Amino acid sequence: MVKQDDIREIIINVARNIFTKFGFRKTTMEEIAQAARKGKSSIYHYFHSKEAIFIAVVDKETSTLHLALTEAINTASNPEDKLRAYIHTRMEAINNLANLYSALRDEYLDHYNFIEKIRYSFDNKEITMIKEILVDGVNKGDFIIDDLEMTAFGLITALKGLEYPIFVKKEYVDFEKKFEGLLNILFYGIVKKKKFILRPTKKRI
Amino acid sequence: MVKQDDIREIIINVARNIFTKFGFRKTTMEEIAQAARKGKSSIYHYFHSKEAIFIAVVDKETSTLHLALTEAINTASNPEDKLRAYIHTRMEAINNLANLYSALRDEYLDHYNFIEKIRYSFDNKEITMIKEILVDGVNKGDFIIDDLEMTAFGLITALKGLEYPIFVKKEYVDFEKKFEGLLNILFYGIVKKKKFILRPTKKRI
DNA sequence: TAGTCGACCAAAATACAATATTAGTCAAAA
DNA sequence: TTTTGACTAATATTGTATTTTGGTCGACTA
Repeated sequence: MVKQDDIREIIINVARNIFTKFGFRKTTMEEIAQAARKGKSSIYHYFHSKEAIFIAVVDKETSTLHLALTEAINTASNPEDKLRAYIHTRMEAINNLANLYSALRDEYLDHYNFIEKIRYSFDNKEITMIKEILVDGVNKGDFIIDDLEMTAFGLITALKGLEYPIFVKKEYVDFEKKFEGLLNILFYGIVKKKKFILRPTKKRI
Repeated sequence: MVKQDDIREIIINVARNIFTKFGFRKTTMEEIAQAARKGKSSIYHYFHSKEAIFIAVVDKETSTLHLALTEAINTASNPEDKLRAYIHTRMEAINNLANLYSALRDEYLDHYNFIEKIRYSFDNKEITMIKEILVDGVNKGDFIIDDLEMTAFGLITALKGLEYPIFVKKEYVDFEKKFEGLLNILFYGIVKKKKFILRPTKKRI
């Protein structure tokens, strides 16, 4: 059926707007129904709960982001540029999604553990994508990476850390600049290379 | 007077314990007073408010940390090891202070803006210390850093990002390993150096 | 004089009940 | 198949009585 999916789509879209405005808790099914020009009960014909709608909204949003990221990656020609593109696109998107995201942050206190799950699955997708880029870079001989898992984890962590100032302060102005600098560190490090000295390989404990 | 400072010290110590257990809001002056074996009014002879006590506690804690960090830095012989020592000590300390810190986190919602100020001043101290290490490294010719401000900022951000998993999950187990890996990235980057290709030098802004 | 404290107060937190919303169900209608 | 009004149990909100708590003050030491 086309109709069915259309209406689902409508509900998801109107719900998205209301969720971003008021957050999960303060958004009522009545509001969603009215915005979708439906009776409240009708909504339950398409989604079995408010949670389900919220998840659908986030799913759509993340898959859109996923698409944008994939395209950004594919457009770039080498692993280094891919990583640059990924990070830029990601931060751009996060900046736009700030409202919806803050809706998450504000209420993850109220043990909405399904929100935890959402974040978790998103994190996993992200770690997968980054790992792909890194592996690609290693295979092509562009990167040298000891522990892939750890590097990906570290990258995500740093990126997440950078989200915070975006939310709180309006510091996004010169963020482009900062990213550029951070990326250079990531790629080249800060230690001056000396002749005849190879990078030391450490034993792990 | 020695006595006066002694009692201040006692109050700070007992308060620290109670704050770490119950957080700022749930800790009462009565409790602090009892723990210090004083009448509630007496406490006000040494601190003019609950906030003042809390600040004193945090001040002591951070200056202890500052000391530990300084020692760690001084013990290390070269800038690279200094940075390693700094980060290890810092994360170790954060891990121990997790309770007191979470007392901050939990209640920074309730617009205790003085808590914001505490964090802010702590962040500033930290950025200063890190910059010192970096400058030292640059002067000694060990590091090459384009934008010092940005690098320090990026480092702090990444470290802060790493705090989160420490608080939430008990993932500290293999954190040592992860740090080691991240530090290697920081120092050496992930891009494989090619012969005859020098690192591009960027213009300072 | 420096330190201690009981009595006191205003403001804030808490407890509780009355009231109102809201998520979700269901049977009937379109 | 889709829509909806009527209904309900659970949750949220609101208003209010009660208690707790941060902080002050003046008197009392040592």
